[in-house]
Amino acid sequence: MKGKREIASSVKDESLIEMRRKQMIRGAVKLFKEKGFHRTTTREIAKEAGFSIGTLYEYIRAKEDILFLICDGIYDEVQKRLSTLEMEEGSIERLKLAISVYYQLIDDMTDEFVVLYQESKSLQKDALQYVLRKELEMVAIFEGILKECVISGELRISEQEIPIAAHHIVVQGQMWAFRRWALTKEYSIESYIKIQQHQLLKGIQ
Amino acid sequence: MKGKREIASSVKDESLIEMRRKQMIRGAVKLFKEKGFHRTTTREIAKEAGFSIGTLYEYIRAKEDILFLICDGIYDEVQKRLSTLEMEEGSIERLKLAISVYYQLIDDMTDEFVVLYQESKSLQKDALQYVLRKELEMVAIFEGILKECVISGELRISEQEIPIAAHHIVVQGQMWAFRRWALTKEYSIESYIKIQQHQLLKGIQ
Amino acid sequence: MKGKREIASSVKDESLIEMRRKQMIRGAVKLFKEKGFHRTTTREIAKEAGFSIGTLYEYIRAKEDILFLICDGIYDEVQKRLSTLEMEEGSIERLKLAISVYYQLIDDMTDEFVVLYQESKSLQKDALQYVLRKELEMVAIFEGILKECVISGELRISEQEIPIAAHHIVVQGQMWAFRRWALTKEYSIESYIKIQQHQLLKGIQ
Amino acid sequence: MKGKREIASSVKDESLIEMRRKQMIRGAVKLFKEKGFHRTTTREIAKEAGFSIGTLYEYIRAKEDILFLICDGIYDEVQKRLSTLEMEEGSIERLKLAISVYYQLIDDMTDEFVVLYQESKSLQKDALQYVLRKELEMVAIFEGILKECVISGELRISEQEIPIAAHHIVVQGQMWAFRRWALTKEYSIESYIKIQQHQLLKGIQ
DNA sequence: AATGAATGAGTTTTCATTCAT
DNA sequence: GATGAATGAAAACTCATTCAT
Repeated sequence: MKGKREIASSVKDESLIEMRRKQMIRGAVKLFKEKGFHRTTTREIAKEAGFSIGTLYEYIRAKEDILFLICDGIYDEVQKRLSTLEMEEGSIERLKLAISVYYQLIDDMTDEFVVLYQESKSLQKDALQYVLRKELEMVAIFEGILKECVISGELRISEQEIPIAAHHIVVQGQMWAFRRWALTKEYSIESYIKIQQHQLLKGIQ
Repeated sequence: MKGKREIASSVKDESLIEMRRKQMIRGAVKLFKEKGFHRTTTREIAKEAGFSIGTLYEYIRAKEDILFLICDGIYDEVQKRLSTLEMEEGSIERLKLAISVYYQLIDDMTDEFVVLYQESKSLQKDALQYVLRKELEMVAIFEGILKECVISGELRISEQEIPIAAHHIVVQGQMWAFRRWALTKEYSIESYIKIQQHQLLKGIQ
Repeated sequence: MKGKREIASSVKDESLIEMRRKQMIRGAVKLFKEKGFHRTTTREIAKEAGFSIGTLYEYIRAKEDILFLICDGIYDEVQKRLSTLEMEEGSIERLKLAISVYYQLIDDMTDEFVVLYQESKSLQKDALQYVLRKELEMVAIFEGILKECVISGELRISEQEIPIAAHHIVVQGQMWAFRRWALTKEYSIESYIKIQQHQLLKGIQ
Repeated sequence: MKGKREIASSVKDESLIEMRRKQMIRGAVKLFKEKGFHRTTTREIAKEAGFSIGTLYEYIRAKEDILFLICDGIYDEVQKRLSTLEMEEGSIERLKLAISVYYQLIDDMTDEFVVLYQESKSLQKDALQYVLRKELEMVAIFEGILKECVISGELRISEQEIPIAAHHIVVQGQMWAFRRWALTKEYSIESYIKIQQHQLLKGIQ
């Protein structure tokens, strides 16, 4: 909604920028997941991305920019997938679909989400605020869907309970990303989605 | 339950060790919360704790040890508070009390918990495994309480659902620690406990 | 003879590596001679070599590597100079030439030899073993030359005396390096070589 | 001959000083031999000697003093053993006895001698000069014995060759200390003394 | 005399970033 | 646009020495 926070590059060719940044994001996510932001060196990222350290710095200004690009990329994808829910507004089914789509996305981009939640605190103030704002926008999407359900009468919870319920949905998604190692012993992403839809609705219906 | 993992000190006086370590933990938690483990220097920790860098290293061997001491201290406190629930085994009231005690502890030690969940991945292999084991022991406490309720008949969920329910309780606690900045606008810890007790029980009763 | 023990460098250009390492060896030998390995800092070596501390560490991984490079360089030179003795095998003249070449080399590289014998014990296990092996190879060269003389009949000493005689030659070389300060008052390298050739041969002929 | 270089102690009781210093020398020699002067900490020396770091510093002023005490102790012993040679002055037998006594001493105090020759360069200027002077005094003892033999006519070498011959004797002693690991495979100290007496005399007779 | 906790200057090493080629 | 050698600030950690008890 708000204007994007752009990262300057000394390269002009936009499509080249996009390609190089994708390469570096892929490499960086892998490395950040394994070793964390601080233990990963820019040299390693460049190598993993397939180009030189000099080239890396043609497309970003600082190491932190890579972390920001990762976080920003996630919200782009969330926005994209949640903005096209083909289901009647105000219906419980729409809520369930949103949960399913969101959790499925987390499953597809587990590493990215883990990096987002583990490392984003390493961002400088302004980038961090941008990311927090995006996070709240994401929670707000679920608040919106919940509100519609309350208005339509399909959900009977108080106004006050909506934010916590939205946070709840988001946090249970995080849980899948973070506790996968423990949870995959018992559940697949499909069964996890089923159970969470069930329990979350029991909690608020 | 298992033997503690001890951190060597070159100082002999045990009570002095305890005191100095408490000082450094207090300072380190504050700094780690603000700037993260990697952005905090050992000199800053020493200064915050009120002694010199040399003295700091008389009580630990490596920076990582401080992080470990923080994590270990949390589990000590969890163990202590959850091991003395004066309530009939197998009762729903006991479960609610446990949740209340646990969430209250998280509220008392929010910074410590945030550091635990944000930074513990920076621990070396053996320390990390120790911390993960402790984390699982903590989840196991809630599994035990839930199981008692199932046995007594006060709770009617399947065996399979117990682990996820226990994780759920723990994760909702984490949520308070991590999302406090968003949640305190709407809830106090008391109201949060009430709502969570209610919703968690709706989910499993 | 055996494969060389390589020191990793993060610089790719081989000729640059060779040049920079030569620079740092020259500086380090001077400093190690003056103050010893431990009293010399890596910063001082970098400064003496004419580049920054960061650059130094682009060409080695640890301070110890510099010491190793010095030691290894000596054996390269020994090998080089002793492998091309143009003199009939088994002749006393060949033995005298070898002694002369070796002592002349020690005179040319006195500082390096002193560092080798004074500081090599500071090497880690594997580097130390490599250096000891090289040292023994060097003694073995003289044993070989002596053996030829015994076979040809120009030398009449027992098999058992060969190792001690070879050590003897090497040690008298060390003596020139270590006791130069006392010996140069009385002898030049040329007169030292003459006297030693004479005495060593008297001892074994 | 010259006045001793005294090391100040804040303790008054002379016999206590002597005892404590013996303890610390014994411990330090062991540690210096194993790890070198710089890699050995004063704490380790104190521990090995059986008292605290505080006590250590009651008997010396600086770490270096311990090294000096070791070196000085060796020369005391050399002086003691070589000043009472009961043999006719000017006889070859006296020279052989001196060599035997000296090499036997090196065998008795191998570790001390190795430390002397390996580490004495770590002494500060004035202590180093004192040690070098003592070393020359020791060489001078052999020069004296050689000179007597020349005067008595039992040895027929030029005046000029005397210093090198004396150095030679000393250096062959060092060789036993340093190359023991290689030499003990072939020789005992007794056979080494025999062979050296023989070869050294062949060299100068 | 003995102890050992406290100190902080000094050391090695790393790594983000720059810039000449 | 791409490269990679050069840089130096900054960080963790050590250890000789002191001094209050």
